[in-house]
Amino acid sequence: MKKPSIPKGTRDFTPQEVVKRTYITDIIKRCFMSYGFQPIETPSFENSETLMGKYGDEGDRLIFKILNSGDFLRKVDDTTYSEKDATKLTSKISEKALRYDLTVPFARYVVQHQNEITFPFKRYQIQPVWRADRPQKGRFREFFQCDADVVGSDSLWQEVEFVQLYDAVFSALNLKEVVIKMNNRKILSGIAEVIGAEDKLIDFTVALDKLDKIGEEGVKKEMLEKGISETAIEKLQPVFNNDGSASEKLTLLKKLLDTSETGLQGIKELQFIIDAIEALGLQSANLEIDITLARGLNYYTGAIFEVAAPKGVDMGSIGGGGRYDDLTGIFGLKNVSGVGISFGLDRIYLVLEELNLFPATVSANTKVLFINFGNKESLYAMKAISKLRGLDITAELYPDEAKMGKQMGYADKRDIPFTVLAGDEEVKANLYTLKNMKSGEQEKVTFDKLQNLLK
RNA sequence: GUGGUUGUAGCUCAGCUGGUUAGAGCGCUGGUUUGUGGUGCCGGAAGUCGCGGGUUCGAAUCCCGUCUUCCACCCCA
Repeated sequence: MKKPSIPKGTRDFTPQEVVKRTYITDIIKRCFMSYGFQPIETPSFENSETLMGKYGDEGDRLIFKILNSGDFLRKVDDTTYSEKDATKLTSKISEKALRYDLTVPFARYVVQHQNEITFPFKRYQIQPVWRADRPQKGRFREFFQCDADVVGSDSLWQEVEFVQLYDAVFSALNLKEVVIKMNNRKILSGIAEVIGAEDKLIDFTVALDKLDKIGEEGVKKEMLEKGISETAIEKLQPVFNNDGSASEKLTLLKKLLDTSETGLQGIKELQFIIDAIEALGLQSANLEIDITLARGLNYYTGAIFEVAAPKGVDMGSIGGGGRYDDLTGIFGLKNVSGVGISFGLDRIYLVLEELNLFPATVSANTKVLFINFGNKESLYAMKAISKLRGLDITAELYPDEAKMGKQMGYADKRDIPFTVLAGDEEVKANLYTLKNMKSGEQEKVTFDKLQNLLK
């Protein structure tokens, strides 16, 4: 018999893992709700046309397609079939696809429910998404995103709130010194404009984004390869030396972008957010301007966020987000601005694990195990167990009349802190012998005393 | 999608240049004065060596393919 297995990039979660994951999502949910976000859920798969073309070519490749039901090949005409063109064939044999992120389905949701929604609409959503990527550290083919977005407001106060929200969540998780990096798409457009590379915006930003990875020379080389002129790259020089304070960076940018209206607008937006956060303060996160931050999907138009784990932890970004002026436009609803952020649950988990930041109390364990001495004694035990459960004390009876050693061993292995021994003697006296598994001490007590000791 | 890496009992791994019934630790299980676990002692079960081909008298060990793992690129949470 072949051992069963799961597809690559997917995982089973043990009880301990689920408990820890719940700890994270509970905190995120609590923060989301306290900021006024409301939960929605969307289907795990969508019509292909909803997803395809929304994430770029790379994205299309990474979307899991679902085969049509029935005798789907019969409907393919012979020409398409013999051409062996995957893209063409796919559209004929697959009409549904697994959710790739939560933002596009949300945009679809907003358009579809526009008449029931009161704008601005703040929603959060915590669900799995799927990508046909090649797995590696912190990268899975099935993973969870925790998104909070607001649509229908252009106000920069939303951006300010999202910075606060990031800070609130990571502070509550006791994950200190995360770095919230912020940039603005308009600044990037502005830079491309003033150096005369507007038509190469995407190549330009993708290359710039790699600065901390491949260095200044690497970036310049890549830009040259992508056809960005040498004179243009020369004009970029100030950008490469951009490690001052926020205000220094902004001053530098203002000089560089003084001929670009778009660029200046971006600076103004960034300035607003920085000023507001400076006045309001953050608990434990650091907010930084990162001009090289370009990641993010093609639809971002304003602010771009990315959260990096504290220094010394080797992990990709643990959160990201931004402003998109016209996301719902692709589904026919114009002029609705949206801005949102996402938390990468699986990566946050890995970071907390690495830094040992899960509280010891994170466990949903049984408090007390009653030893099984036989049916008569078990009935006596069950009566007490029911009463304890009514008092919110998790209690259980060992189901079989096994040897004591085995029953104690079971409590031990499951880290159950107390056992109750109630045999013939106790039943007669209407008492319970409570044993503390850690100290080994035990005493014979009444039910009242028992419940008090277990509280 | 490109390049590399990994795969041996439930888990972590050993197994030299191919040579008889493939090992260890932990775990599991049974026993160790049958109302007591976490430490000791004794015994036991458990692997068609990821899968499929090939080379060879003979392969866990060499070759090819495939899947999986991890890593880099790409991209991203």
